[in-house]
Amino acid sequence: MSASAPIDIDRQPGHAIRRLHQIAVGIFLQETQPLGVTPVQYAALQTVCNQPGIDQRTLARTIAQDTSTTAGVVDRLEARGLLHRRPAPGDRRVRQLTLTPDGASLLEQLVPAMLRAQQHILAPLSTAQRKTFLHLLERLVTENNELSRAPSEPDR
Amino acid sequence: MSASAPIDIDRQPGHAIRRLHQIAVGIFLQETQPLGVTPVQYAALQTVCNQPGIDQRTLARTIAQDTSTTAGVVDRLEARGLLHRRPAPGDRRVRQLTLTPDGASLLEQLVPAMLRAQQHILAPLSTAQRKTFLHLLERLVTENNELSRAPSEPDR
DNA sequence: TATCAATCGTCAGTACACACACGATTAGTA
DNA sequence: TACTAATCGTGTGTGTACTGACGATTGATA
Repeated sequence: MSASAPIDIDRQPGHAIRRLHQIAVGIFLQETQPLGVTPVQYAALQTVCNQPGIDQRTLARTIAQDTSTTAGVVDRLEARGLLHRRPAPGDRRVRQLTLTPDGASLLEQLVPAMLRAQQHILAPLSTAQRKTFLHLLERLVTENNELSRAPSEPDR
Repeated sequence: MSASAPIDIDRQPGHAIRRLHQIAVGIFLQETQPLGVTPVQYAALQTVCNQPGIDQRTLARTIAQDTSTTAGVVDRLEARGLLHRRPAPGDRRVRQLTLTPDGASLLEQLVPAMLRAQQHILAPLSTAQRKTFLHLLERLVTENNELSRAPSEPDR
């Protein structure tokens, strides 16, 4: 066995994926600058908007996150007055989430900036390449879903 | 203006990228299970191995991270006795990093598991698809590099 | 040589992100 | 109706990940 060439971090898919994630977050924060919302916070707001009265556990599964992490995210959004966390009438374990008027109006301002960010991320690719990349990306995510530490789980 | 369809989080590139990152981390941890090392810790160990005596700032740039974050990573690796952090002889601001024998032997065990993880991540794709995906991924990372919050910066 | 800018590392503060364990509550079962 | 299992939220501990500020040191300049 001859001594193999030193391993280049930048050549490893996992490292490139981590870099792209950093970049995507950076671009998102840049585009949504004045609104002061993180990508995860946006995902939570959008999901609560789509499904008013959703409970935290379902929210966590929808945005593919741990319940602990989600609790923290909701804490911060509630503290900023962007959503309500109310005990459910029928089940005292459950907290129902709803957007406040402030939350709804912030989300409205957020959406165009968020969409700009998505375009920005993919800007280096041609239209055809974007399509290909997103297709392969989606395939990797869905096929490997179970292997994640907090698998996403759509409505069932 | 008609009410547009509700926005689906899962359709947004940024969200898919975040999911893929989660998955990649999960697979890495699974494959390297008994060794108790995170992807970032591996990147640091590998870089120190490739460039013995590297300082923390250069290490941070190489693994595309903030110096604060890197300090924490190095702290933990040093606490586990995997690397030395010694003041540089010529410049008392600089801390030189070197692997300990324990660190070197751990890294040796780590590499095959890390390579398995990389294969595992891409497993859902055909050989041709993997090549395409990695090519587009690399392009997105290099072209968008500056837009990240902690741009990577190879030796210069 | 005295001053000022740049560099290196660190610290505080904020925000994910997970595993694990816990208490409160509810539902299902003997 | 007691017992048990499942569910929901939360708290703790660990580890990224960034911004902004700071002290110590070094290099460049007047």
